[in-house]
Amino acid sequence: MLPHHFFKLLSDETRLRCLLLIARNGPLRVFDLMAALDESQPKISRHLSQLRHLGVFEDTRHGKYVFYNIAPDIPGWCRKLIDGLAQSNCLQETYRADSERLVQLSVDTHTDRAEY
Amino acid sequence: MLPHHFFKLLSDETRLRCLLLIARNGPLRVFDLMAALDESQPKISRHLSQLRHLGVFEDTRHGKYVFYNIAPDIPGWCRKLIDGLAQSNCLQETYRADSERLVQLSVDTHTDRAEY
DNA sequence: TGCGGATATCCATATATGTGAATAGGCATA
DNA sequence: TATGCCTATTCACATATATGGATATCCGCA
Repeated sequence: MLPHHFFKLLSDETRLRCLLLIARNGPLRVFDLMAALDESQPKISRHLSQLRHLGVFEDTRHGKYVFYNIAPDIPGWCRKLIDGLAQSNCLQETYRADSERLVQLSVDTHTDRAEY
Repeated sequence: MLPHHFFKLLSDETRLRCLLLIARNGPLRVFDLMAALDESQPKISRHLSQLRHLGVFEDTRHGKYVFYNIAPDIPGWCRKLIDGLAQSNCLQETYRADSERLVQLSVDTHTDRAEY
């Protein structure tokens, strides 16, 4: 994976928000990300697809849900960069709202992603 | 500066190569970057302009030359990311060639950028 | 003041990218 | 097997971006 290809992935706010949420919360469903970002299903799915095709994400199906997670075999510089982002305070306002909607989803649906 | 705007700057290989060269070698002229990347003058100038407009670079004129450098007031997460890139080994092959052409320029012109 | 080198910008164009709406595919459950 | 939820993909379109070539601007120097 070439650095500028990786950065192009991060250059879209939707993809960056997905990456940050997953980097901080672990594997998430398309379902979760739709609620957290408050965006349409095709939009989320397409962006996740791009992250998967370049090898940043891996997807795993559990029943009717598909979980996305950071691929375990990404290059070291790539991992470091993601970890650095996850620990930084950039995207603060936007991310807090995303995170709140993610928590609210668990409350509303009375479910826990860990069940799967 | 929003993170995804910064990443969009890094998503172009030309801009990334310029950033890496300057992060590792200090301020460089458009003149130097043209030689190092072996690219046309308008192309280099336009990309530097983008980096400057978003506040990643600052430019200083010394006589007929314009030096570009990393702006001193970029956010902390931004600085960390650039430093991390500069120290990483990604872009290895491409960068080595750029770096060699940069050195060769000093030899050919019998000049040292530090003179300015 | 005129010239030449260094840099910035404009123009036109080809290509890439993001998006909504619609549709298709996959999986559990009845 | 039929239904419904979850996810992926296709289509059409508007917008953004990168690029080469030409041109304009800025500066030092003769």
